Amino acid sequence: MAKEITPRSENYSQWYLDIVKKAGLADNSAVRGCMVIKPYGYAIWEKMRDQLDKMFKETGHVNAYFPLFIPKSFLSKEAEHVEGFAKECAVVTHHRLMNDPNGNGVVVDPDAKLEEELIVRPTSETIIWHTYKDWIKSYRDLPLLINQWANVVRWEMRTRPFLRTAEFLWQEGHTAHATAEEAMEEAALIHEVYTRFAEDFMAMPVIKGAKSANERFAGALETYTIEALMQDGKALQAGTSHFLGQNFAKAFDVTFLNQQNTEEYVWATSWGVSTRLVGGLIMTHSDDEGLVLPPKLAPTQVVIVPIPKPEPEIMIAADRIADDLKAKGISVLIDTDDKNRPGFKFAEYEMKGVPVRIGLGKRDLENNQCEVARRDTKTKEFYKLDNIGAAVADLLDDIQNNLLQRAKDFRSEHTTAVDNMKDFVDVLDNKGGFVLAHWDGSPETEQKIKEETKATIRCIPLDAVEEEGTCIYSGKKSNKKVIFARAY
RNA sequence: CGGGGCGUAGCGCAGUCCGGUUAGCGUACCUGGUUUGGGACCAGGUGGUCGCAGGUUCGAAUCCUGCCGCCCCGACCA
Repeated sequence: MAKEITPRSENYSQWYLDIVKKAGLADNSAVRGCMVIKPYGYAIWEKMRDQLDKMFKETGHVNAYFPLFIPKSFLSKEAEHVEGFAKECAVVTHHRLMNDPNGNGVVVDPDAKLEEELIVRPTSETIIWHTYKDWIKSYRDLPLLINQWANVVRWEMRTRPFLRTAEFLWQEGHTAHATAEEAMEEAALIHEVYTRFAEDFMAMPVIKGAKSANERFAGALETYTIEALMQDGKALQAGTSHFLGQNFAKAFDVTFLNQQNTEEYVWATSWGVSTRLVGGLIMTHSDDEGLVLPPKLAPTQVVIVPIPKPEPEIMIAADRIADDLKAKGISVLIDTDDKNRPGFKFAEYEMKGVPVRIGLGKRDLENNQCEVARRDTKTKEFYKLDNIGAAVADLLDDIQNNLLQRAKDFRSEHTTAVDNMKDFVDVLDNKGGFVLAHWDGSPETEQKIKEETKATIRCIPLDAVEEEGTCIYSGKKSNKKVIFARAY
């Protein structure tokens, strides 16, 4: 065994780090808290990005790009917003280096101090709304539906590859609308796009809900979230869509003339998902043998391994199979390496999460067949070479569906309703997962529960059933259960 | 910012307590050969300023002082 992965049962956190490293997704970098996303990891992000980008465009959005740097004064214009981000900002103070007079390489040139310091964006609301002020004059300029793909920096104390890094890649949508209703619809629309993406492409079931006041985005009136459940029973906030009301319009004085020629502040939304999704993908499907990828996001969907090695006769047959698969829109890699033996390659491709592996040897050719192994169940079957393209296409669909179903089953098994604090703590400590409980709606109660149990309200589900009940902490009246969990 | 751990070959480590040949092992890599349907084997080889800077000593990976970095756990957060 050349490359061992720590079993999940032994140390889940180490297992996650092993997968990231050994599947070749990312490396630690020379910069604390920042990672190098390696080609294979980046390929997964590209698949996500391309699909999301397509979905944004289909819903009428266009891409643009705003600066990395934000003047410090911008950040302080929206009080809650600055409070939310001030503690984790990187600040640019100088614009030039010079040779150290003492001969120790380069040092910051003290004469090159910036008049106004620049903040490396932790998110772009402020600079975008500063810009929107110039772009929006009339109701005819609305709605303004813009997205940007960018990197942002949040100086986190504790980081983990993909799940939380000091610098990360994401998309941030920033829209402006004439009415509150329209902005709320936009926030809901994106919420729905994120849900569809998570379930249909990542095969990661999510709960759609609203954040409590404590967990809301800094500066938002309402934050919608999709919450996923990881295999270790912890929740992952996978995407958020915010209704910002007129907060940023007022902070940056963005107004428009409506059809009655009266001036109004515009209504705003913002929304984003990040490279954190890659972490969620890993922790939703992967196992002790390595990464497991849903076919729709796998950089390589099928790998063909010649057995025992790439000999001409086998390679010709492999090419023919690859052509059949490609004709069905399937991405295929033919392994042409003649150094390693098949067993080694099998383990490697399993580590990398390739959904389907086709083994092809002389014995198979004689029988007009190939050996097809699926990564999700680790089962193997012989397929006839006739019509292999269609058969594998069906198999990939089956794998995609199976992964979603498996994740849904896991979530159902790890979603527990409780009526009192004792059961609440018991479930958190011994079972994990989502815990449904009545809550009195007050930030104070939520805070107390968090302090005592480390569980937070992940969301107030949009489809929560109305029912009479009493808050598990305060005993006060409540009309629906909300979802608690310990979270990443 | 607290608590723990670690820095020796690309990777994983031993050696450090108790200073002493040419710094070692596994793996990876290169050569040659034998193998080949689930992580092959044999033989030969390449590769190191022992994290950095001082100090002690005839002699430092090893002892002393200072510094730097990284990882894990926690508080904070997407």
